[in-house]
Amino acid sequence: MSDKTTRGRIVDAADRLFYRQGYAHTSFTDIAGVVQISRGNFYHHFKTKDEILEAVIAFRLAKTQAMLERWEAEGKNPEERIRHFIHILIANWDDIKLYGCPVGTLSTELAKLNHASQEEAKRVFTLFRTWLCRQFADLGHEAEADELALHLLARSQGVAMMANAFHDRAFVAQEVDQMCDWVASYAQPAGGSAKRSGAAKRKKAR
Amino acid sequence: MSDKTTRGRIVDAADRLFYRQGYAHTSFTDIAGVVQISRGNFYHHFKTKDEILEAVIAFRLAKTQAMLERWEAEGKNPEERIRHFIHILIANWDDIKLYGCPVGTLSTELAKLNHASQEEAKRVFTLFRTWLCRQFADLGHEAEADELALHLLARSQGVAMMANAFHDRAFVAQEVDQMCDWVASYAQPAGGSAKRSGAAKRKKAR
DNA sequence: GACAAACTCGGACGCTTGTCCTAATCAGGA
DNA sequence: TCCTGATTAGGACAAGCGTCCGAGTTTGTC
Repeated sequence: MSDKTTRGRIVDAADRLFYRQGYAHTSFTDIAGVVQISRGNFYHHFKTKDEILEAVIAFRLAKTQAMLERWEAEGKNPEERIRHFIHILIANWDDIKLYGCPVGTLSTELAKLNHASQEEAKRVFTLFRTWLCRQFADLGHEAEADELALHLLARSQGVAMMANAFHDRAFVAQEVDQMCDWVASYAQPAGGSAKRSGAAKRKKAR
Repeated sequence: MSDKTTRGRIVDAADRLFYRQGYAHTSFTDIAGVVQISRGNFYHHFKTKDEILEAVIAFRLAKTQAMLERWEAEGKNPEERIRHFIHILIANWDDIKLYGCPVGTLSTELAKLNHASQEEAKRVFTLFRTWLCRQFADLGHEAEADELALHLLARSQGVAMMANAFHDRAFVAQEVDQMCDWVASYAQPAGGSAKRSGAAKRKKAR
């Protein structure tokens, strides 16, 4: 929940509805119904539907940022922090099964609408990417940190997609385990030279 | 292209538009504009918009089926066939960058709309899944063939998602290479017993 | 050339959409 | 108590939507 003001409640409801029904398919009437205000009242808080979307994206960015900072504080080491990320797939299983990943689905929808805010929406991805990147760097893999971050982001997105399509919880659990093992293989002292060939590394990366 | 009849041209245009703009955001007027027919003419070929969607999904199922059969015929062995699958990411790079994966994006959109045809749309995924499953079985990994198929499907979906979000062609190429190597590791005689423990196998699967 | 069927057109329909206006209500300070 | 600005309700508005109709045109068959 963002806050108790009317504006906050609108953003809150829009956030949920955009996630569950998609942006294009969510109307002012839908949001008004949830917030329990008249449709005309919107104009006082937001001039256009696009403005609501902007507010929702800003809200999500803030929420995500806060979550990442929480993980940063709670996790004892980078590996544990990354595991926090991977486990969203299980923590949010119920929603993901029904509506997919909120970040990915909004991003693709806005790309198709060629919407002005699409770049802003993708910044949520970037938030995760740079955070993961720093974790991998802290693990001592600075050179390839961004590559690893993107790899993990892609895998979790793919798993979320399959979860939404096939509703197979066992598969998600298994993939989560695999990803955690994969991270662990980068967390160990790794008993090798700091610099390995890209090809050799890539092999390990799987 | 499905065929030269008006109905065929409607399905063809709708297929492309649904992919590029999304189903909800594509109107009869949009399709009519592309096909160059009057809006009223639709009613003779399709009673409702949902019927067009059904036809588009049937069209995609047929196209996919045909493509899989082509791969089956062209590929000399299962490994090469699976590589065909992986390389869609490169072959369709231009479209994926802009609109994402056609299978995944339609599937998630219909899930959010809670549309009657959502299960039918997901059958395209199932087509790939069972085809990949058979390839892995042919490689001698029957017991875990479906698990491997789903894993590869997830990874390619994730990469498509990242391609759409970040437009990073080098990343896609690298992930494609990784996936091909991963498949190769299952194609080799594997110099071991036919039956390995699930845990050990899973380790290798990454 | 006549006839029926298939096809196409232009527009009407009822509805929902995002947007916007006006008037009523509320809250708080002077 | 009065005044002011913030907030709200209710509805008007044009545009776009999916749907559907009636009247033409084309096509193929005999």
